[in-house]
Amino acid sequence: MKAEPESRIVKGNDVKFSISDLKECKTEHWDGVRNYEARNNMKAMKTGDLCFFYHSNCKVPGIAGLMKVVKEAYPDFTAWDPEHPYYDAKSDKEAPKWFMVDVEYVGEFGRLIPLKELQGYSELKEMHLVKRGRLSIQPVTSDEFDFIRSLASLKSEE
DNA sequence: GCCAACGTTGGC
DNA sequence: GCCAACGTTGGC
Repeated sequence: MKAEPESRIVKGNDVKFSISDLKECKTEHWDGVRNYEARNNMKAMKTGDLCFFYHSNCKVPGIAGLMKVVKEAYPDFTAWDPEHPYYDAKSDKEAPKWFMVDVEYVGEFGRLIPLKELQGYSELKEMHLVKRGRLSIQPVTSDEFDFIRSLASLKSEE
C-alpha cells in the first residue's frame, strides 16, 4: 500500500503520510484510493491481513514497514467532501464508488528496502510492484511476502 | 521537471 | 464498443 512520505499540497491540503505518521496515530483509514483495480484489491482484504507500507514519490522509494488490516472495506467518505483533495462528484452516498480499509501500525523496518533493491531480486521478478509499478494498492503473494520479510527485521525485533 | 506507462473520457 | 485525446502516476 503506497503513501507519500514527503509533503505535497493538493487543493490546499498536505497529502503527506509516512510510516512515522502511522506509528504516531496507530490506526488510520486508508483514504484517497481512486482507481478501480486498487479499490478491488482493498475490498479483498480481510481483518488481520498484513500489508507493506510503501513510501512513494519521494527521494528513496521503497518498503518502510508493516501494518495490518483492522477494518474491512467501507465507503471512503472523503469522496463526498467537496473541500477534500480526493473529492469525487461522481460518488454519492446511495451508491459509494470508493472504499477504504483501516490499518494499524505493526512495525517499521530497521532499514527502508529501496525499490531499486527489490527490482534486483530474481525472487521478485513477477511481483506486481516490479512489473507494473503504478498501482497504489497491490497484491503480494505469500512467497514474495516471506522473501521481503527476510530482507529486513522490524525495529521492535532488533 | 521529464516522460513512459497506464487509466479515463467522450465523440462517433 | 472503438479509439484518440487527455489526465495521472511516480520513478528518475
